[in-house]
Amino acid sequence: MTKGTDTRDAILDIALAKASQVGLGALSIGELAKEAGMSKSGLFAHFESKENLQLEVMKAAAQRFVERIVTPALRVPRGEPRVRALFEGWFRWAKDSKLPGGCLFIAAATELDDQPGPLRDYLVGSQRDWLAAFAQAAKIAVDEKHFRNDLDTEKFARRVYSIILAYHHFSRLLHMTDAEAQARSEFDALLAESRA
Amino acid sequence: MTKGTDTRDAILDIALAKASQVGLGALSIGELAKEAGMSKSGLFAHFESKENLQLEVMKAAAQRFVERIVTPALRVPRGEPRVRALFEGWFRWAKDSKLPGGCLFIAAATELDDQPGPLRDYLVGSQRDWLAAFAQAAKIAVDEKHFRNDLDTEKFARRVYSIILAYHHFSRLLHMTDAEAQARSEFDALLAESRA
DNA sequence: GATTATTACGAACGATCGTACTATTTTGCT
DNA sequence: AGCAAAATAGTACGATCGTTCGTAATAATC
Repeated sequence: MTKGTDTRDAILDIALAKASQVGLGALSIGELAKEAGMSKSGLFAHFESKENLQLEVMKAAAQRFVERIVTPALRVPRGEPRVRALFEGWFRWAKDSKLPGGCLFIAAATELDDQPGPLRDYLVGSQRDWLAAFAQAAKIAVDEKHFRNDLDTEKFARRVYSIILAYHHFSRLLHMTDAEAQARSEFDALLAESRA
Repeated sequence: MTKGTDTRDAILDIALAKASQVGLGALSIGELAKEAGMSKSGLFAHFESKENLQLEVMKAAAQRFVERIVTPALRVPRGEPRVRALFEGWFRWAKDSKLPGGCLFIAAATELDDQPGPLRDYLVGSQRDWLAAFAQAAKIAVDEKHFRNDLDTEKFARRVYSIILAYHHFSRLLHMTDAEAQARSEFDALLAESRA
């Protein structure tokens, strides 16, 4: 009972790292088995299909995201501090995380945006949830009089997302060393113009 | 002499469309051959390897981008009008283009950012060139007194890129219908704060 | 410690992958 | 029309793909 989920989690760890680098579609069961030090069929038995494996990888990523970013931020005071904590966590996620290939969701976004199916559906759902959660945090900041009363909180969330996307692009692809400072200054500017 | 390049171009057309949807790595020679209505070996003979085929696909995309966006914009008056034309062209490229899967470069960015090699090298080079070209157009707008004297033109180019990235994400993945209007208003705001 | 689930392995499947050859067809040129 | 060259097809290769199945090993339960 316990051994099963242990190795399953270990497999997902490896798969998560791999998927962040080469993409969900390029995951190979044989290769994963080799890296996990087990047989192909033994690994396969934990997931009924490759598509399901990919789905579980995404679910594992989402779970970690919530554990490491969302939940801790809920212990931070409501309003701007929490918004800041969410951004910092998000940024850290895209920067270090344990994923050598950066944010899996960003990678999966361009990979899946034209491929209908449960994978895409799950990604879209989790993205919508996350955007809504961030917008909600901004809305709380409005209620707390930290942010302007007429702030469009959903637009705010999208703009923060756009900062993260740009950071990811310029940092990971172009290796721009000032990408992080750039992103932070963009976020600070956005905060400044959002304040009451 | 002429037949060869014709079919080669036709192959690249198909490959370009496919790659924009499923990614460069998921291109398959056999499947391409089927879609092109020719034999696998016949298609393969036009490229010495799969990696070279992928490279040629990216080169073809870059060539089209220059033909359809950069060159036409050079016939537009220097300064802000040209910057605007570049943005409009870029936006149109990411929106319609003939690529059913959206901008190939954005898709390739997340796919290749962790995979060293000639493919990544070419992508990085072309991205740097394009960013520099856009920044240069902004610099001209400064010289023409359209834009503020102290405008950081490279930062300007990065911010425009970030608008495009966000549009691509929200439009293609989340199917947000107001993504286009959002992007345009962001760009207008950026223009407004850049003016002299 | 014996019994029973659970988990992992090994082998094999049909399919497809990229690539290498040789042969055949088609093209461009004189 | 005939000839050389270029382009395409055909076949086969080793490898790897995802998946299935029967069996061996290991873990949990009594």
